[in-house]
Amino acid sequence: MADGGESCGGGRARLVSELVRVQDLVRRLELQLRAPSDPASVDLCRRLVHDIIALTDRSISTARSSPDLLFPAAAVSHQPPHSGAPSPLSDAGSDQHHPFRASPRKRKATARWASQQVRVAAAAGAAEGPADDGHSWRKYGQKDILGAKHPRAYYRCTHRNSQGCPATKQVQRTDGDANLFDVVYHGDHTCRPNSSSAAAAARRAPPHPHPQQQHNPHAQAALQGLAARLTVATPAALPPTTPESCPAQRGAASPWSMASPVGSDSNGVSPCPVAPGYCGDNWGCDGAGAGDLQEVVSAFAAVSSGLPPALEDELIPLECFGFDQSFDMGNAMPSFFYQ
DNA sequence: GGGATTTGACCGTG
DNA sequence: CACGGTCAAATCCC
Repeated sequence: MADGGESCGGGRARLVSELVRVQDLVRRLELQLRAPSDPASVDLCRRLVHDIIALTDRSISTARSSPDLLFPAAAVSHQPPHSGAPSPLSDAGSDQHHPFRASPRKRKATARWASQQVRVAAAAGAAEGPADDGHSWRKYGQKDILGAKHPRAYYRCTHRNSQGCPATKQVQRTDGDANLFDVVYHGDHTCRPNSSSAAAAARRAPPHPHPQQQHNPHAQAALQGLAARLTVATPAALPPTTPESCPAQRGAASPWSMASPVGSDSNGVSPCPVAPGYCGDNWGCDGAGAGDLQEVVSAFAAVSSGLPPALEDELIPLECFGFDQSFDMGNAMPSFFYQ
């Protein structure tokens, strides 16, 4: 990592600064939720915001009071999404505001598909990509991209043939940080959850009793995705978090189920596509709103990636907030990242 | 044997 | 014509 040699003190200062920034962003997010159209989702988001703020408060206090909190090597990717580091995906995102349309066979990106770009961290050493996103993907191609150090991998939903699911995604390791991946989702999942992949996902994340997961799949997926960001961006030596370590959610899926290195079949990364046109409602994907949201998540990812286990534990409780790992992420979370 | 991955070729767009 | 997205045969893996 480029900044791996950062001193402890500098790292801590940065951590604090990042957390403060994240908190500020979250508060802005809260402000954005004040023009709701869906009370249920807004409820959830407010709750999330409240918890995140409390969490960051605690983290900041912890960081300030524990000088030896950070190890130098813990400073991972400090790569804000808009830091100027050119991403080969950036151009793909440039026309992502265009309305979805069924594309001809090729050139989805230029065919103005609705898409969502997400920057996802993977566990260190993960060769293929970031963590599973609960969907089952099948790789159908890989290309060397001009100006990019790493090839871009193309995935489509495993159920494309059986169910005609049009969802696809592109995964590309960022140039700057080998642990960060740019993921672009295209299309929406139309496959049914009772498929083999859903079964696999269920194995990773058993069903939850939490009733609010029924309220608004979009909001829940969004929150889930945020939780994923919080846990994904960790180095390989993840603490073996178990449901027992999460008092509010014993017996539930560990968040690490989404953070595990992807060495398996599931090349998944994070979330999945959102129905086009979802942008522009109370999630505020347009204008500064989307940028803020993405900043929130990216900043959290950057921060959490630099946390020692002690603080990672501080972050884990997002899972304890009651968000279900098993709900369909394929419908909402990317609305946070809709570009 | 079936499903997933790899990889070179093909094709559309700019 | 270059580039990027997809196809499809070959290969791998369980």
